[in-house]
This record gives sequence, C-alpha cells and structure tokens, in this order.
Amino acid sequence: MRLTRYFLPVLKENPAEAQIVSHRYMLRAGMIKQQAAGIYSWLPMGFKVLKRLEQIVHEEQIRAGHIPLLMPTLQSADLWRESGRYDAYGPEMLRFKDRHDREMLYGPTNEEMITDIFRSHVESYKSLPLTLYHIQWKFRDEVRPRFGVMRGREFLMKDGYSFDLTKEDALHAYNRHMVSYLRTYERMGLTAIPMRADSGPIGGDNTHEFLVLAKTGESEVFYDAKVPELKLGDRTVDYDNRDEVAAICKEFTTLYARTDETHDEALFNQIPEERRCIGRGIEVGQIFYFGTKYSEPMGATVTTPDGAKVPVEMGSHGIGVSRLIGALIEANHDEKGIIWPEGVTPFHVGLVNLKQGDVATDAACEALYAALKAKGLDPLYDDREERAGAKFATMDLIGLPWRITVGPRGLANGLVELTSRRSGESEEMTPEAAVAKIVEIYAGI
RNA sequence: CGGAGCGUAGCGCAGCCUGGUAGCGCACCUGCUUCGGGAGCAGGGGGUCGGAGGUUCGAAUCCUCUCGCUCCGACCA
Repeated sequence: MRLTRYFLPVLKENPAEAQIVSHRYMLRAGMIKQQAAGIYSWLPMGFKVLKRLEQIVHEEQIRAGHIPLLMPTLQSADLWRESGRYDAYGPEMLRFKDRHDREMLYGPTNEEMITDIFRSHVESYKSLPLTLYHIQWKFRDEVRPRFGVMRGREFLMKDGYSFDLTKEDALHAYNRHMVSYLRTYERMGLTAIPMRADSGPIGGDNTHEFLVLAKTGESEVFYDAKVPELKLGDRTVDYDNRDEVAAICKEFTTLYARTDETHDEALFNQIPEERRCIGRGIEVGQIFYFGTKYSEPMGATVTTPDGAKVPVEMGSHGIGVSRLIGALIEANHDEKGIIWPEGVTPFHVGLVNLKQGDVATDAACEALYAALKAKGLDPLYDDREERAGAKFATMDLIGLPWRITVGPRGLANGLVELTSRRSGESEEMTPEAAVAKIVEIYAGI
C-alpha cells in the first residue's frame, strides 16, 4: 500500500479523552474513531489488525477441531427466559422492542442461542463431541466504558461452546481449549498466563482466565516468576490425545498463578521468595466448564448408548478479540508508539523514501516495493512529500516491526537501511539483501 | 448508580469570572527556500462557540432545562 493512497489519519497530538497508552496510540495511529461512549469505528489500519487477530483465532480453533458458524447479534428475549437469565442478567444487557412489540436484546453472549441450535438438531451421543464457535460482535451496556477498546460496550469476541456426553469428555474439551488458546496468544506475540479464576456459584476449579501481564491491567495478579517463561513453542499437538493435551495443561497450570479474586496468600508464600511476582494483568480470555447449567433447563439432551436421555455436558470458552488489540499495545509499545509483533502487524514492513521526487530514491523504492509484493509481503510505502523526521515519526507511531529506509546517502553506495522497530538497530545492506531478510523474518509466520 | 469536570475550526487549547459579535498552536491550501528524526518565511481557507429556552439594546460569556463526553468510586471481558 502506498501511504498517499491509503487512509491513515494519524494525530500528532494526544486526544484529551484517552487516558491509557493503548487508547492514545490507537487514536493517534488512526486505527479507531469513537462514535459513542464505548463504541468505535475501526479505521482501515485498525480493521486490518482486527481481521488478522480473527484469522489467527480461526486457524487455531479449526486446528483444535472446533467448528465455526455465525449467530446473530440480536436475540429474542424468549430464549433467555428459558434459561432464567433474562431476569438474572443486569442492566448491562441492552433490551429493546421491535415494531411488533416483541422483546429483543443485543446479545452479550450466546449460551442460550447455541443451546437452542444444539437441541434442534442433535439427538444422539454419536454426534458428540461437538464444539461450535463464532466470532461476533457483542454488546454489554457497561455503566462506565473506558480505556478505548479494552473496555468498550460493543466488542468483538470469539465464543465457543463444547458439547459432550460425559464430564470427562467435557474436561477434555476444556483442556483442548486451553492449549488452543495458549497457541493463539503465542502466535500473536503475547504471553498470556492461564490463571485459576473465580467460578462463581457453580463451584469447582474448572475455569481459567488468561491474563496478559501489563502495568495497566485491571486485575492484580500473583504468580511464580517461572510461569511467564513457559512456552508452547513449535511443538505439535494431537488435540485428540487426551493425555497429551492434559499434560500440557498441567505444565501451564501447576505453578502458582492467580488473580486477586482467587489469590491464596499461604500457597503464594510457598513459592521461593525470589520468584514471587506481583503485577497486573489484562484478561484476554476465559474458559469455563459448567456442565448442564443450560442444557438441563433448556432441554438439550442426547440419547446415550443405553437409550437414556441425558442433558449434554457443556462448556463455554471466550477470547476478547477486539480487547486483544488494546492488550497487545499495552504489552508492546515505547514512548514513540506501538511496536507490533510480527504475527499481528498490519503491514510487514515500512518503506521510507527519504527524498520523494529524487529520481534515484524513487526508482529504488519502486523496485523494493514491487519486489516485496512479488514475495507475497504487504509493505507500506511512505511516498508522501514529507521530510525524513515526519516519516520516521509516523512509522514509529504506527509500529511496523521493520523499516527499510532509502536515502540518497546510502544509495550512492547501493545500500539501503533495515531497521528493527523493537531494538532500534539498523543495518546497511543492498536492497536485494533487505528483501531477502524480510522474507526470512516472515517465513513461517 | 454516587461524586467531580468538560463541550469554542479536523486535533490540542485560550477567551467566560468582569456581556460589546471569536483567537492561538498543530493540521489543511498556494508559493519560495529547505530536505537522514514531526522545517522556515510569506499568503490563504475553515467555527450556527453541543442544543433549546430565558435575561439584556447586545450572550461563547449570566440564568434554566436538555443532550453528549471524560475522570474518580462501585461494577465488569
């Protein structure tokens, strides 16, 4: 993309309403525009990142054997009366009536609807296990939206629902989700730690939240210093192998890691003192086994091999996709702007022409731009009539992980400069070498 | 929902207290010079001062109502 042909309304000054860094940078980098309290338009570059995150989530869910579908944003109140949640859910649920005076709501979650789909079409244990998920906009009428997309009212969420015959099967679905989530976050360049969460009135310990460590996180977290070092890496996982999946879950949940809601001081103090960490975290996902909470009142049953009808065992598993962008920026930025991890960057590389209009630099940039695109890469070419400083500042702000700088000085020796946004280190090389290096960096991402 | 603020040009702000018909910086347009970290000079365009009502000869400014947004707290992915 050529910057002169793109729509990237960057702001030089900080918008007054933005308090935290991710919100400020998203506004300044022209990623979002607020349309009402907690409701945002996604401008092209923000939309690009959002779609990229969606894509990663889809790929990892499908890899785990989960099946995508799409449920509507609007729901009928009737379903929610069946589960009893129409009255239980507070004013955060946006309710309204259509022209026929039917009670409707903008879905804050989809347990009732997926259970309805399930009971309409699944009759036998032979159809299990089944995990259906979608990535859809939700609405929760927060009293006080803030922090940009981190706590908006409208938000994009992946929510998946598992259906199994037995509790053991359902717990395998739970574990499968945990591993798929770990892989998802890792691909995005995030360290998200599964922490035992508050399970509420249902009890048990079968719920975990995934927290990204960040100073601005909303939750206080207590953890063993060894936990953030755990990595899935490039190991392959057979999602149907219960023992293997369970072993990975054990590996990631055995060491102490909890939020303030479930913190246990005595257990925490058993960690060697030098490894006790207290910090803050941003919740970017949660997995939950809840058994027959919805299947029973809503009559979602399956026939067992014995011919009996039993309510199906369920779990729900969510990733806050739009919120993840905020978390990514909170975890990856400096005083100049965003620093995108390679896995989620809106453009692979920024191409800066230091002397627009100069025959030699223009030609070199055009050649580089074409060569990068020919390799299947997505470069952003800053072809504006701007001075060097302005171009660098824009690149630093929008945070592309790599920058190729083309100026008359280097070009006199046939060289361009490749700069890492994260380390700030630059290296001079030929244009061909720069393209090769970028290709190498993105191989396998 | 309790408490506190703020709405003046695309963005950031001043003007309001003490009424006299709107200003600064950035951005934008034109020209010249500049050109490796948000350039300089000159010229130019852009605002029903959130909205409605009231007081007044006269309201961005005072009063009332209303809408929107932000912050602290409680709540929450």
